[in-house]
Amino acid sequence: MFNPELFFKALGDRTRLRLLNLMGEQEICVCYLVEILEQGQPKISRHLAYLRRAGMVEARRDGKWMHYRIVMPPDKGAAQILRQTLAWLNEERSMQADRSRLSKACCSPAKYVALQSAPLPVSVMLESR
Amino acid sequence: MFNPELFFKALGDRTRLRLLNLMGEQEICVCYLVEILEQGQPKISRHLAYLRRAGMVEARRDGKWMHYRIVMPPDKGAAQILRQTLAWLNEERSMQADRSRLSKACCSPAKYVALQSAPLPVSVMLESR
DNA sequence: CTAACTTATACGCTTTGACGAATATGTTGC
DNA sequence: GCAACATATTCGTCAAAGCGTATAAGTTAG
Repeated sequence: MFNPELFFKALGDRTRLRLLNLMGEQEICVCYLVEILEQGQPKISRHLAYLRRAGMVEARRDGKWMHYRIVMPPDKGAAQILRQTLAWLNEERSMQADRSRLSKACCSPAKYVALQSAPLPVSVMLESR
Repeated sequence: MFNPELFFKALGDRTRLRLLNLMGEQEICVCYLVEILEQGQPKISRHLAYLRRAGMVEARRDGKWMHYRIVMPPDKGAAQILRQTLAWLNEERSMQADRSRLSKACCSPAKYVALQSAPLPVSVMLESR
C-alpha cells in the first residue's frame, strides 16, 4: 500500500509520536502507556486505534491486557522513513525522558503494585534476570 | 528547531506532497504549479504558505513571479527524512506523472503562451541549450 | 452468573484546517 | 498616476480530528 498522506497524518500528532517512541524497542502494555504519558486512558486508546488503522502498530491480547508493537509497513520506503523517525525521536530530551520512565517502572512499587500484577515491561524483565 | 509534529503535519496533505515533489529538483514558478496541479491559485498559494511556515520551502521574488524551492531543515534528522520522502514520492505513478507534465511544459504552446512570457522551468531551459 | 478489571467505543463539544470566492498586495509597463 | 498581471490573504463554510465523560465490550476470579 502506498499512501504517504495517511502515513504522515498518523505521525502528525505529539501523543502518537510519544506512543511510537515508547513502542520503539518492543511491545508494551497499554496500562504502562497510560501511566507513563499521564494521559486519560480513552485518549491513549483512541490514538492507538488511529495508529492501527494506519497500519503502523498491531495489538496482541494477553488476558485482560493488550500489548501493542510497531509493525514495519510492507512498503519499503515507508518502512525506512518510519525507522528514521524513531531514531530521530530518540534524540529529543522529552522522548528520552519517556523511555527513561518506562525503564524505571520497576522502581515505583506503590504505583505499579496498584496495577495489580500488570505484566512487566520487557525491559524490566530483562534487567531482573 | 525540533518539532516533529509540525514537520509531519506539513507532509500530511496530498496537495503539499505534490508541490514538494514538483519542487524536488529545483525551484519552480507558482504559475506552473497552478497549471500542472490543475488546482485553484489560492489553494496552491495557501499550501505554499503552510510549507513556508513549516520551514520546508523558501520563496524568491522575480518581478511578478514567485519561485519556490525546498530548503533542507537545519535539523539533521528532519533533513534526512525529507530527502527520503522525496525519493519515496518519486516512486509513485501519479507523482511521476506530475513531474512528466512539468518537463513537457514546453510542448503545449497554446497553454503556456497564454501565460505570456512566464519564466521557463529550469528543466526546460536546460533541455533547450 | 457476578464483580472487578482492562481496554475500546460512542457522544457531544471544540479546534484545526481545507476549500472556493472575493479581495488585497505587489510588480510592470504605459 | 492607471491598467494588467501574479500571487497572497481574508472570509464564511464545512469536514476532520482532538478532547473528556460516559458507557460498552472483553477477560478473569470467585
